[in-house]
Amino acid sequence: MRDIVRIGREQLATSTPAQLSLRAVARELGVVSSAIYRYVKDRDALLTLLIVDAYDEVGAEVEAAVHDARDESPTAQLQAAARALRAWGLREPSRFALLHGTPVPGYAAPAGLTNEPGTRFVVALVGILERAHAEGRVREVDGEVPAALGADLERIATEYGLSLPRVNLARALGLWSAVVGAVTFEVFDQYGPGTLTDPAGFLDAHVAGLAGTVGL
Amino acid sequence: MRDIVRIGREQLATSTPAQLSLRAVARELGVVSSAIYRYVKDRDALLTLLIVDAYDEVGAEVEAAVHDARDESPTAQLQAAARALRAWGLREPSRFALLHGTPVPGYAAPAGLTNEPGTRFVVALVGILERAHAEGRVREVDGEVPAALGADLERIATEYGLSLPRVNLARALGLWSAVVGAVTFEVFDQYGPGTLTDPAGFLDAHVAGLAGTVGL
DNA sequence: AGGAATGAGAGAGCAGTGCTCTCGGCAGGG
DNA sequence: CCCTGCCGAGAGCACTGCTCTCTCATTCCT
Repeated sequence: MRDIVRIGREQLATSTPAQLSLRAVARELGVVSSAIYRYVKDRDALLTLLIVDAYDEVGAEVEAAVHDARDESPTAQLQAAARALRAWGLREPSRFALLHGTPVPGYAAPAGLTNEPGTRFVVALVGILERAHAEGRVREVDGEVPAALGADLERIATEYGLSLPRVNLARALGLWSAVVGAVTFEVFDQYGPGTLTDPAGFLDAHVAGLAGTVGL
Repeated sequence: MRDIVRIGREQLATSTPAQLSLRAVARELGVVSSAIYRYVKDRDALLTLLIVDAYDEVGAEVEAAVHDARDESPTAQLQAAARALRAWGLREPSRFALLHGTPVPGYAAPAGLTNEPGTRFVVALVGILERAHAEGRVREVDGEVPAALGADLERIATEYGLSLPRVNLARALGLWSAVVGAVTFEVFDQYGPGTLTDPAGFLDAHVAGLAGTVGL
Protein backbone atom coordinates (compact mmCIF):
# COMPACT_ATOMS: atom_id res chain seq x y z
CA MET A 1 0.00 0.00 0.00
CA ARG A 2 2.76 2.43 0.89
CA ASP A 3 4.46 1.62 -2.40
CA ILE A 4 1.28 2.26 -4.32
CA VAL A 5 0.81 5.66 -2.72
CA ARG A 6 4.47 6.51 -3.24
CA ILE A 7 4.35 5.57 -6.92
CA GLY A 8 1.10 7.44 -7.36
CA ARG A 9 2.72 10.50 -5.84
CA GLU A 10 5.63 10.15 -8.24
CA GLN A 11 3.28 9.83 -11.20
CA LEU A 12 1.63 13.07 -10.16
CA ALA A 13 4.97 14.80 -10.47
CA THR A 14 4.77 14.46 -14.23
CA SER A 15 1.06 14.23 -14.93
CA THR A 16 -2.17 15.81 -13.86
CA PRO A 17 -4.70 14.04 -11.65
CA ALA A 18 -6.89 13.37 -14.68
CA GLN A 19 -4.04 11.54 -16.37
CA LEU A 20 -3.12 9.41 -13.42
CA SER A 21 -3.25 5.83 -14.61
CA LEU A 22 -3.70 2.77 -12.47
CA ARG A 23 -2.06 0.71 -15.17
CA ALA A 24 1.01 2.91 -15.07
CA VAL A 25 1.20 2.52 -11.31
CA ALA A 26 0.95 -1.23 -11.74
CA ARG A 27 3.71 -1.22 -14.34
CA GLU A 28 5.97 0.82 -12.12
CA LEU A 29 5.24 -1.57 -9.30
CA GLY A 30 6.24 -4.45 -11.53
CA VAL A 31 2.88 -6.09 -11.41
CA VAL A 32 0.08 -6.74 -13.84
CA SER A 33 -2.70 -4.17 -13.92
CA SER A 34 -5.41 -6.31 -12.42
CA ALA A 35 -3.32 -7.03 -9.34
CA ILE A 36 -3.67 -3.41 -8.24
CA TYR A 37 -7.34 -4.00 -7.63
CA ARG A 38 -6.44 -6.36 -4.80
CA TYR A 39 -5.34 -3.33 -2.82
CA VAL A 40 -7.21 -0.39 -4.27
CA LYS A 41 -10.89 -0.58 -5.00
CA ASP A 42 -10.73 1.69 -8.02
CA ARG A 43 -9.08 4.76 -9.40
CA ASP A 44 -11.09 7.07 -7.18
CA ALA A 45 -9.88 5.21 -4.11
CA LEU A 46 -6.29 5.78 -5.16
CA LEU A 47 -7.06 9.45 -5.66
CA THR A 48 -8.50 9.58 -2.16
CA LEU A 49 -5.31 8.11 -0.75
CA LEU A 50 -3.27 10.65 -2.65
CA ILE A 51 -5.52 13.49 -1.53
CA VAL A 52 -5.01 12.59 2.11
CA ASP A 53 -1.29 12.20 1.46
CA ALA A 54 -1.11 15.62 -0.13
CA TYR A 55 -3.21 17.35 2.51
CA ASP A 56 -0.98 15.91 5.18
CA GLU A 57 2.18 17.07 3.51
CA VAL A 58 1.08 20.61 2.77
CA GLY A 59 -0.61 20.85 6.16
CA ALA A 60 2.60 19.90 7.93
CA GLU A 61 4.63 22.39 5.92
CA VAL A 62 2.21 25.22 6.60
CA GLU A 63 2.11 24.43 10.30
CA ALA A 64 5.89 24.37 10.42
CA ALA A 65 6.10 27.70 8.65
CA VAL A 66 3.63 29.27 11.05
CA HIS A 67 5.51 27.81 13.97
CA ASP A 68 8.78 29.27 12.71
CA ALA A 69 7.13 32.68 12.51
CA ARG A 70 5.49 32.47 15.93
CA ASP A 71 7.47 35.40 17.31
CA GLU A 72 6.61 37.71 14.47
CA SER A 73 3.44 39.74 14.02
CA PRO A 74 0.17 37.96 13.30
CA THR A 75 0.21 39.43 9.80
CA ALA A 76 3.67 38.04 9.24
CA GLN A 77 2.41 34.67 10.41
CA LEU A 78 -0.42 34.81 7.90
CA GLN A 79 2.09 35.66 5.23
CA ALA A 80 4.24 32.74 6.29
CA ALA A 81 1.27 30.39 5.97
CA ALA A 82 0.41 31.76 2.54
CA ARG A 83 4.01 31.53 1.39
CA ALA A 84 4.21 27.91 2.54
CA LEU A 85 1.06 27.03 0.63
CA ARG A 86 2.38 28.86 -2.41
CA ALA A 87 5.77 27.15 -2.25
CA TRP A 88 4.20 23.73 -1.99
CA GLY A 89 1.74 24.45 -4.78
CA LEU A 90 4.41 25.63 -7.17
CA ARG A 91 6.63 22.69 -6.27
CA GLU A 92 3.80 20.16 -6.65
CA PRO A 93 1.29 21.64 -9.10
CA SER A 94 -0.43 18.34 -9.83
CA ARG A 95 -0.94 17.49 -6.22
CA PHE A 96 -2.11 21.04 -5.60
CA ALA A 97 -4.59 20.55 -8.42
CA LEU A 98 -5.73 17.38 -6.71
CA LEU A 99 -6.70 19.40 -3.66
CA HIS A 100 -7.91 22.66 -5.13
CA GLY A 101 -8.56 21.96 -8.79
CA THR A 102 -11.48 20.43 -10.58
CA PRO A 103 -13.03 17.72 -8.45
CA VAL A 104 -12.98 14.35 -10.15
CA PRO A 105 -16.23 13.35 -11.87
CA GLY A 106 -18.94 11.79 -9.78
CA TYR A 107 -16.46 11.42 -6.99
CA ALA A 108 -17.11 12.94 -3.61
CA ALA A 109 -14.18 12.69 -1.25
CA PRO A 110 -15.23 10.47 1.62
CA ALA A 111 -15.61 13.03 4.36
CA GLY A 112 -14.41 10.70 7.07
CA LEU A 113 -10.98 10.43 5.54
CA THR A 114 -10.32 13.83 4.06
CA ASN A 115 -12.02 16.21 6.46
CA GLU A 116 -9.42 16.41 9.17
CA PRO A 117 -6.33 16.78 6.95
CA GLY A 118 -8.29 19.02 4.60
CA THR A 119 -8.99 21.56 7.30
CA ARG A 120 -5.46 21.86 8.62
CA PHE A 121 -4.75 24.91 6.53
CA VAL A 122 -7.77 26.90 7.61
CA VAL A 123 -7.26 25.72 11.16
CA ALA A 124 -3.75 27.13 10.99
CA LEU A 125 -5.06 30.47 9.73
CA VAL A 126 -7.74 30.69 12.38
CA GLY A 127 -5.22 29.61 14.99
CA ILE A 128 -3.06 32.59 14.18
CA LEU A 129 -6.01 34.90 14.65
CA GLU A 130 -7.15 33.16 17.80
CA ARG A 131 -3.73 33.56 19.41
CA ALA A 132 -3.54 37.17 18.28
CA HIS A 133 -6.96 37.75 19.78
CA ALA A 134 -5.88 36.25 23.07
CA GLU A 135 -3.06 38.77 23.09
CA GLY A 136 -5.50 41.58 22.41
CA ARG A 137 -4.05 42.29 19.00
CA VAL A 138 -7.24 41.78 17.05
CA ARG A 139 -9.59 44.64 16.40
CA GLU A 140 -13.23 43.58 16.46
CA VAL A 141 -14.55 43.97 12.94
CA ASP A 142 -17.88 45.71 12.73
CA GLY A 143 -20.53 44.47 10.41
CA GLU A 144 -23.72 42.54 10.34
CA VAL A 145 -23.86 38.76 10.32
CA PRO A 146 -26.96 37.24 8.73
CA ALA A 147 -28.78 34.85 11.00
CA ALA A 148 -28.00 31.71 9.03
CA LEU A 149 -24.33 32.57 8.88
CA GLY A 150 -24.34 33.38 12.57
CA ALA A 151 -25.54 29.89 13.41
CA ASP A 152 -22.85 28.37 11.21
CA LEU A 153 -20.17 30.44 12.90
CA GLU A 154 -21.47 29.52 16.32
CA ARG A 155 -21.22 25.86 15.47
CA ILE A 156 -17.69 26.23 14.13
CA ALA A 157 -16.59 28.30 17.12
CA THR A 158 -17.78 25.74 19.60
CA GLU A 159 -16.38 22.84 17.61
CA TYR A 160 -12.92 24.37 17.66
CA GLY A 161 -13.24 26.21 20.96
CA LEU A 162 -12.77 29.68 19.53
CA SER A 163 -13.21 32.92 21.38
CA LEU A 164 -12.63 35.04 18.29
CA PRO A 165 -15.47 37.50 17.62
CA ARG A 166 -17.93 36.01 15.20
CA VAL A 167 -17.54 38.67 12.53
CA ASN A 168 -13.80 38.17 12.57
CA LEU A 169 -14.33 34.46 12.19
CA ALA A 170 -16.54 35.04 9.19
CA ARG A 171 -13.85 37.21 7.65
CA ALA A 172 -11.32 34.48 8.38
CA LEU A 173 -13.29 32.07 6.21
CA GLY A 174 -13.11 34.67 3.48
CA LEU A 175 -9.40 35.02 4.07
CA TRP A 176 -9.06 31.28 3.66
CA SER A 177 -10.70 31.16 0.26
CA ALA A 178 -8.89 34.34 -0.78
CA VAL A 179 -5.45 32.95 0.02
CA VAL A 180 -6.18 29.64 -1.62
CA GLY A 181 -7.65 31.50 -4.57
CA ALA A 182 -4.58 33.66 -4.95
CA VAL A 183 -2.25 30.68 -4.86
CA THR A 184 -4.49 28.80 -7.26
CA PHE A 185 -4.35 31.73 -9.66
CA GLU A 186 -0.60 31.55 -9.65
CA VAL A 187 -0.25 27.77 -9.82
CA PHE A 188 -2.77 27.56 -12.64
CA ASP A 189 -1.35 30.62 -14.35
CA GLN A 190 -4.63 32.47 -14.40
CA TYR A 191 -3.28 35.95 -13.88
CA GLY A 192 -2.33 35.84 -17.52
CA PRO A 193 1.13 35.53 -18.99
CA GLY A 194 3.58 38.12 -17.76
CA THR A 195 1.08 40.03 -15.68
CA LEU A 196 3.14 39.77 -12.52
CA THR A 197 6.91 39.72 -12.50
CA ASP A 198 7.17 39.29 -8.72
CA PRO A 199 4.27 37.07 -7.72
CA ALA A 200 5.77 36.27 -4.33
CA GLY A 201 5.91 39.93 -3.45
CA PHE A 202 2.41 40.40 -4.73
CA LEU A 203 1.12 37.61 -2.53
CA ASP A 204 2.75 39.15 0.53
CA ALA A 205 1.17 42.50 -0.23
CA HIS A 206 -2.16 40.86 -0.92
CA VAL A 207 -2.16 38.96 2.37
CA ALA A 208 -1.17 42.13 4.19
CA GLY A 209 -4.23 43.78 2.70
CA LEU A 210 -6.44 40.88 3.64
CA ALA A 211 -5.10 40.94 7.18
CA GLY A 212 -6.91 44.23 7.64
CA THR A 213 -10.24 42.63 6.85
CA VAL A 214 -9.89 40.10 9.64
CA GLY A 215 -9.06 42.69 12.27
CA LEU A 216 -5.28 42.90 12.16
CA MET B 1 -18.51 24.20 -36.32
CA ARG B 2 -21.33 25.87 -34.43
CA ASP B 3 -22.95 22.48 -33.95
CA ILE B 4 -19.75 21.02 -32.62
CA VAL B 5 -19.36 23.77 -30.05
CA ARG B 6 -23.01 23.52 -29.12
CA ILE B 7 -22.82 19.77 -28.60
CA GLY B 8 -19.60 20.13 -26.67
CA ARG B 9 -21.29 22.64 -24.42
CA GLU B 10 -24.15 20.22 -23.87
CA GLN B 11 -21.75 17.41 -23.05
CA LEU B 12 -20.16 19.62 -20.42
CA ALA B 13 -23.53 19.90 -18.72
CA THR B 14 -23.25 16.30 -17.63
CA SER B 15 -19.53 15.65 -17.55
CA THR B 16 -16.34 17.32 -16.45
CA PRO B 17 -13.83 18.77 -18.90
CA ALA B 18 -11.56 15.78 -18.38
CA GLN B 19 -14.34 13.47 -19.47
CA LEU B 20 -15.29 15.38 -22.55
CA SER B 21 -15.10 12.93 -25.43
CA LEU B 22 -14.63 13.78 -29.07
CA ARG B 23 -16.20 10.46 -29.99
CA ALA B 24 -19.30 11.31 -28.00
CA VAL B 25 -19.55 14.65 -29.77
CA ALA B 26 -19.22 12.84 -33.07
CA ARG B 27 -21.94 10.36 -32.14
CA GLU B 28 -24.27 13.13 -31.08
CA LEU B 29 -23.54 14.89 -34.33
CA GLY B 30 -24.48 11.69 -36.17
CA VAL B 31 -21.11 11.27 -37.72
CA VAL B 32 -18.27 8.83 -37.39
CA SER B 33 -15.53 9.78 -34.96
CA SER B 34 -12.81 10.45 -37.49
CA ALA B 35 -14.93 12.98 -39.30
CA ILE B 36 -14.66 15.37 -36.38
CA TYR B 37 -10.99 15.81 -37.12
CA ARG B 38 -11.90 17.54 -40.36
CA TYR B 39 -13.09 20.48 -38.29
CA VAL B 40 -11.22 20.27 -35.01
CA LYS B 41 -7.51 19.60 -34.91
CA ASP B 42 -7.66 17.65 -31.67
CA ARG B 43 -9.33 17.50 -28.31
CA ASP B 44 -7.42 20.47 -27.00
CA ALA B 45 -8.64 22.58 -29.88
CA LEU B 46 -12.22 21.75 -28.98
CA LEU B 47 -11.51 22.68 -25.38
CA THR B 48 -10.12 25.99 -26.54
CA LEU B 49 -13.31 26.68 -28.46
CA LEU B 50 -15.36 25.82 -25.40
CA ILE B 51 -13.19 27.97 -23.16
CA VAL B 52 -13.74 31.00 -25.36
CA ASP B 53 -17.44 30.19 -25.53
CA ALA B 54 -17.66 29.98 -21.74
CA TYR B 55 -15.63 33.12 -21.10
CA ASP B 56 -17.87 35.01 -23.46
CA GLU B 57 -21.04 33.83 -21.81
CA VAL B 58 -20.01 34.49 -18.24
CA GLY B 59 -18.37 37.75 -19.24
CA ALA B 60 -21.57 38.96 -20.82
CA GLU B 61 -23.64 37.99 -17.80
CA VAL B 62 -21.30 39.72 -15.39
CA GLU B 63 -21.23 42.86 -17.50
CA ALA B 64 -25.01 42.87 -17.66
CA ALA B 65 -25.26 42.46 -13.90
CA VAL B 66 -22.86 45.33 -13.32
CA HIS B 67 -24.74 47.45 -15.79
CA ASP B 68 -28.02 46.77 -14.01
CA ALA B 69 -26.45 47.88 -10.73
CA ARG B 70 -24.84 50.99 -12.18
CA ASP B 71 -26.90 53.33 -10.00
CA GLU B 72 -26.05 51.57 -6.78
CA SER B 73 -22.94 51.99 -4.67
CA PRO B 74 -19.62 50.71 -6.01
CA THR B 75 -19.64 48.02 -3.35
CA ALA B 76 -23.06 46.90 -4.49
CA GLN B 77 -21.74 46.76 -8.03
CA LEU B 78 -18.88 44.54 -6.92
CA GLN B 79 -21.38 42.32 -5.18
CA ALA B 80 -23.48 42.18 -8.32
CA ALA B 81 -20.46 41.07 -10.32
CA ALA B 82 -19.57 38.41 -7.77
CA ARG B 83 -23.15 37.19 -7.62
CA ALA B 84 -23.28 36.90 -11.40
CA LEU B 85 -20.09 34.88 -11.46
CA ARG B 86 -21.41 32.70 -8.67
CA ALA B 87 -24.75 32.14 -10.36
CA TRP B 88 -23.12 31.14 -13.61
CA GLY B 89 -20.63 28.87 -11.85
CA LEU B 90 -23.30 27.04 -9.92
CA ARG B 91 -25.45 26.73 -13.01
CA GLU B 92 -22.57 25.50 -15.17
CA PRO B 93 -20.07 23.83 -12.87
CA SER B 94 -18.25 21.97 -15.61
CA ARG B 95 -17.77 25.02 -17.74
CA PHE B 96 -16.69 26.94 -14.68
CA ALA B 97 -14.15 24.20 -14.05
CA LEU B 98 -12.98 24.61 -17.60
CA LEU B 99 -12.10 28.22 -16.85
CA HIS B 100 -10.95 28.10 -13.24
CA GLY B 101 -10.22 24.47 -12.51
CA THR B 102 -7.24 22.29 -13.22
CA PRO B 103 -5.67 23.27 -16.52
CA VAL B 104 -5.68 20.42 -19.00
CA PRO B 105 -2.41 18.50 -19.29
CA GLY B 106 0.31 19.86 -21.50
CA TYR B 107 -2.17 22.28 -22.91
CA ALA B 108 -1.59 26.01 -22.77
CA ALA B 109 -4.52 28.08 -23.90
CA PRO B 110 -3.47 29.97 -27.02
CA ALA B 111 -3.18 33.46 -25.64
CA GLY B 112 -4.37 35.10 -28.83
CA LEU B 113 -7.78 33.52 -28.56
CA THR B 114 -8.47 33.39 -24.84
CA ASN B 115 -6.87 36.53 -23.50
CA GLU B 116 -9.51 39.06 -24.36
CA PRO B 117 -12.58 37.09 -23.22
CA GLY B 118 -10.62 35.79 -20.23
CA THR B 119 -10.03 39.26 -18.88
CA ARG B 120 -13.57 40.50 -19.15
CA PHE B 121 -14.34 39.69 -15.54
CA VAL B 122 -11.36 41.49 -14.06
CA VAL B 123 -11.90 44.36 -16.48
CA ALA B 124 -15.44 44.64 -15.16
CA LEU B 125 -14.19 44.74 -11.57
CA VAL B 126 -11.55 47.34 -12.30
CA GLY B 127 -14.08 49.31 -14.32
CA ILE B 128 -16.31 49.62 -11.28
CA LEU B 129 -13.40 50.99 -9.26
CA GLU B 130 -12.28 53.29 -12.03
CA ARG B 131 -15.72 54.84 -12.31
CA ALA B 132 -15.98 55.15 -8.53
CA HIS B 133 -12.59 56.81 -8.51
CA ALA B 134 -13.68 59.29 -11.15
CA GLU B 135 -16.58 60.19 -8.84
CA GLY B 136 -14.18 60.64 -5.94
CA ARG B 137 -15.60 57.70 -4.05
CA VAL B 138 -12.37 55.77 -3.76
CA ARG B 139 -10.05 56.30 -0.83
CA GLU B 140 -6.40 56.05 -1.80
CA VAL B 141 -5.04 52.95 -0.11
CA ASP B 142 -1.74 53.48 1.63
CA GLY B 143 0.97 50.92 1.39
CA GLU B 144 4.20 50.22 -0.33
CA VAL B 145 4.41 48.79 -3.81
CA PRO B 146 7.57 46.84 -4.59
CA ALA B 147 9.42 48.10 -7.64
CA ALA B 148 8.73 45.07 -9.82
CA LEU B 149 5.04 45.17 -9.01
CA GLY B 150 4.98 48.90 -9.63
CA ALA B 151 6.23 48.40 -13.15
CA ASP B 152 3.61 45.74 -13.80
CA LEU B 153 0.87 48.01 -12.53
CA GLU B 154 2.13 50.88 -14.63
CA ARG B 155 1.98 48.72 -17.73
CA ILE B 156 -1.53 47.54 -16.94
CA ALA B 157 -2.73 51.05 -16.13
CA THR B 158 -1.50 52.44 -19.42
CA GLU B 159 -2.82 49.49 -21.41
CA TYR B 160 -6.32 50.01 -20.05
CA GLY B 161 -6.07 53.77 -19.56
CA LEU B 162 -6.62 53.71 -15.80
CA SER B 163 -6.28 56.65 -13.49
CA LEU B 164 -6.85 54.54 -10.38
CA PRO B 165 -4.06 54.90 -7.82
CA ARG B 166 -1.52 52.14 -8.25
CA VAL B 167 -1.93 50.66 -4.80
CA ASN B 168 -5.65 50.42 -5.32
CA LEU B 169 -5.04 48.70 -8.62
CA ALA B 170 -2.80 46.18 -6.92
CA ARG B 171 -5.52 45.51 -4.40
CA ALA B 172 -7.99 45.11 -7.23
CA LEU B 173 -5.95 42.25 -8.64
CA GLY B 174 -6.14 40.67 -5.22
CA LEU B 175 -9.87 41.27 -5.16
CA TRP B 176 -10.13 39.48 -8.48
CA SER B 177 -8.43 36.32 -7.31
CA ALA B 178 -10.30 36.49 -4.01
CA VAL B 179 -13.71 36.65 -5.64
CA VAL B 180 -12.89 33.90 -8.10
CA GLY B 181 -11.41 31.90 -5.25
CA ALA B 182 -14.53 32.27 -3.14
CA VAL B 183 -16.80 31.20 -5.98
CA THR B 184 -14.47 28.32 -6.80
CA PHE B 185 -14.65 27.19 -3.20
CA GLU B 186 -18.40 27.04 -3.44
CA VAL B 187 -18.65 25.47 -6.88
CA PHE B 188 -16.08 22.84 -5.99
CA ASP B 189 -17.55 22.36 -2.53
CA GLN B 190 -14.31 23.06 -0.74
CA TYR B 191 -15.74 24.81 2.27
CA GLY B 192 -16.65 21.38 3.53
CA PRO B 193 -20.07 19.81 3.73
CA GLY B 194 -22.58 21.89 5.62
CA THR B 195 -20.16 24.59 6.65
CA LEU B 196 -22.26 27.36 5.21
CA THR B 197 -26.02 27.29 5.12
CA ASP B 198 -26.34 30.62 3.30
CA PRO B 199 -23.40 30.78 0.89
CA ALA B 200 -24.93 33.60 -1.13
CA GLY B 201 -25.17 35.78 1.96
CA PHE B 202 -21.65 34.84 2.92
CA LEU B 203 -20.33 35.86 -0.49
CA ASP B 204 -22.05 39.24 -0.21
CA ALA B 205 -20.53 39.83 3.21
CA HIS B 206 -17.16 38.63 1.98
CA VAL B 207 -17.17 40.99 -0.99
CA ALA B 208 -18.24 43.84 1.25
CA GLY B 209 -15.21 43.13 3.40
CA LEU B 210 -12.95 42.97 0.38
CA ALA B 211 -14.35 46.25 -0.90
CA GLY B 212 -12.62 47.94 2.01
CA THR B 213 -9.25 46.69 0.88
CA VAL B 214 -9.58 48.33 -2.52
CA GLY B 215 -10.49 51.72 -1.10
CA LEU B 216 -14.26 51.61 -0.92
C1' DA C 1 -18.49 19.06 -71.73
C1' DG C 2 -14.95 16.48 -69.66
C1' DG C 3 -11.41 15.97 -66.51
C1' DA C 4 -8.99 17.52 -62.34
C1' DA C 5 -9.04 19.06 -57.78
C1' DT C 6 -11.15 19.61 -53.48
C1' DG C 7 -13.86 18.57 -49.45
C1' DA C 8 -16.08 15.38 -46.42
C1' DG C 9 -17.56 11.22 -44.41
C1' DA C 10 -16.68 5.98 -43.59
C1' DG C 11 -14.02 2.36 -41.90
C1' DA C 12 -10.14 -0.03 -40.08
C1' DG C 13 -6.67 0.08 -36.99
C1' DC C 14 -3.21 1.27 -33.08
C1' DA C 15 -2.15 2.12 -28.49
C1' DG C 16 -3.79 3.19 -24.38
C1' DT C 17 -7.37 3.31 -20.40
C1' DG C 18 -10.55 1.35 -16.23
C1' DC C 19 -12.40 -2.65 -14.69
C1' DT C 20 -14.10 -7.69 -14.29
C1' DC C 21 -13.62 -12.51 -14.29
C1' DT C 22 -11.37 -16.72 -14.10
C1' DC C 23 -7.50 -19.46 -13.38
C1' DG C 24 -3.31 -21.26 -11.09
C1' DG C 25 0.05 -21.34 -7.45
C1' DC C 26 1.47 -20.87 -2.79
C1' DA C 27 1.24 -20.59 1.96
C1' DG C 28 -0.64 -21.48 6.78
C1' DG C 29 -3.94 -23.84 9.92
C1' DG C 30 -7.18 -27.37 11.51
C1' DC D 1 -3.03 -34.08 4.57
C1' DC D 2 -6.16 -31.39 2.80
C1' DC D 3 -8.57 -27.04 2.75
C1' DT D 4 -9.04 -22.27 2.87
C1' DG D 5 -7.62 -17.74 1.93
C1' DC D 6 -4.43 -14.66 -0.41
C1' DC D 7 -2.36 -12.96 -4.53
C1' DG D 8 -0.63 -12.46 -9.01
C1' DA D 9 -1.33 -13.59 -14.18
C1' DG D 10 -3.95 -13.45 -18.22
C1' DA D 11 -7.78 -12.73 -21.15
C1' DG D 12 -11.30 -9.88 -22.28
C1' DC D 13 -14.87 -5.88 -22.69
C1' DA D 14 -15.94 -1.34 -23.65
C1' DC D 15 -14.19 2.87 -24.13
C1' DT D 16 -10.82 6.75 -25.44
C1' DG D 17 -7.71 9.91 -28.88
C1' DC D 18 -5.83 9.83 -33.13
C1' DT D 19 -4.08 8.32 -37.95
C1' DC D 20 -4.45 6.44 -42.42
C1' DT D 21 -6.65 5.15 -46.41
C1' DC D 22 -10.56 4.69 -49.29
C1' DT D 23 -14.68 6.36 -51.53
C1' DC D 24 -17.84 9.53 -53.20
C1' DA D 25 -19.92 13.86 -54.47
C1' DT D 26 -19.35 18.41 -55.67
C1' DT D 27 -17.04 22.14 -57.76
C1' DC D 28 -13.96 24.42 -60.69
C1' DC D 29 -11.11 25.04 -64.71
C1' DT D 30 -9.78 24.43 -69.21
